[in-house]
Amino acid sequence: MPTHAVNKNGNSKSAVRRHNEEAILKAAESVFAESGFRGATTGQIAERAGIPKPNLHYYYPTKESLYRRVVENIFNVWLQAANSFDDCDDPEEALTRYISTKMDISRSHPNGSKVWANEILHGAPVIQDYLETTLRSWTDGRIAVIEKWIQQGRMRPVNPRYLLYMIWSCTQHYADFNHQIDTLNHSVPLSDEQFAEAKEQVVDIILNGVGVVRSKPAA
Amino acid sequence: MPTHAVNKNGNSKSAVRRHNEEAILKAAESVFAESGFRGATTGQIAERAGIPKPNLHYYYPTKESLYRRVVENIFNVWLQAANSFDDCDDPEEALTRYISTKMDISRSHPNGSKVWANEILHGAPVIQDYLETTLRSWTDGRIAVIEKWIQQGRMRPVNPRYLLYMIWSCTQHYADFNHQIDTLNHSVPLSDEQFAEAKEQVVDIILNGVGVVRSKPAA
DNA sequence: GTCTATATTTCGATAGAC
DNA sequence: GTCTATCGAAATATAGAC
Repeated sequence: MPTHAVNKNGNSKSAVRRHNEEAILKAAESVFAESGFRGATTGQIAERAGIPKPNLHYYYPTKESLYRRVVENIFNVWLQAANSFDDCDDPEEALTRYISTKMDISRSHPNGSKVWANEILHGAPVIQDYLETTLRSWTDGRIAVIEKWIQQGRMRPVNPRYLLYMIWSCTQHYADFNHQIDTLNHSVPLSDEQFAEAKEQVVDIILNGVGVVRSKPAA
Repeated sequence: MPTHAVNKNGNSKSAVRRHNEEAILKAAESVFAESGFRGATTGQIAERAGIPKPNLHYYYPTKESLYRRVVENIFNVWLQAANSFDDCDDPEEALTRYISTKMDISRSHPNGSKVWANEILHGAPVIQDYLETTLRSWTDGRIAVIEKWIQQGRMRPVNPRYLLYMIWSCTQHYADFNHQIDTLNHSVPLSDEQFAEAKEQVVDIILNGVGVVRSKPAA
């Protein structure tokens, strides 16, 4: 009788395996964020995960398979944030929640965002298929929602596609460029209060910019 | 009598040297943008520049010295764009010109912008000193200008620092993430017309967002 | 100034004992 | 499942002839 759990596929996954895989993923995310795919070494990742290097190759056969898992993780976090977009039909609430959630993710998952940025920067050699399938269809769906709001006269006529790019760039900037932001903040990370102000202002400028009147304007 | 020019430092710089240095810099910018610092190989750069690998080391002793030159180049391009900010005292014109110029640079120098993004993403290991000196003092100066406009009641009260971050992120996104943008555009680069529309919209949303009335609103 | 050949280092991946 | 020892590939940098 095995002491480990058996998953739905009939494969076994011991607690040790789960723990190690998790530690490796977390270490990989931070090392890939710091050094990029090629700059990261499996030795560094193993060291940060607290295991010998060969064990890393035991759990993830190649460096690329590990990298791909890290990229998929942040992408799925963002996809869930997109629910803010569908859960309600009011542009003010939907946009406010979506932008706020994306800012929160930049605060809580800066490393994942950096790995994604790095991947796109270099032409998406590993996750190009995601861009062409999942991201493309998600984007088209959200564009349709925004176009409906515009037709209803609930916001100014803007190109929804470029509005989405604006939201993505403004929010992810606080993760991807946080080193520059910290340096310009006397080399100290933004406090919770500063970050809250930045978040409020991003929401405020974009909503005002697209002509959505806010019921709870900035103080 | 030498056939080459003599520069102000008394050092000589032949036309051959100038030509090779220029070709290496351009090749390096594109290779570093594609692959990052560590991912780029001096062999690739030399090949793209059309010279043998050892010659590259003759002109630039180390890979890092070459990289630093590339990063300094894009930074100086952006600094010149900042003149748009000082040449006039009207917030509408100054912001419009600054944002437009930054968008144009994203269109004309996507590789330089990517190399910069990559450098910041990884914690600015090479140009940290630039962040702490030139960028910090430039930012403080521009913040003072924006604060003056706010005090004069010519725009809504926003935190100038986070407004600058917004402008930087929205504009540089069209360079750094152009692969993602192209993929979402049916895997075709934005046409001049599409890019012009994106540029107009970035200007429009930000100016409306900060309460600057535009004398030439979008069509 | 140029370029062939090579020294040196580093890292991804694996063999094989436990 | 774990880990020591090591192989083999690749890339930076240089030596030295021209």
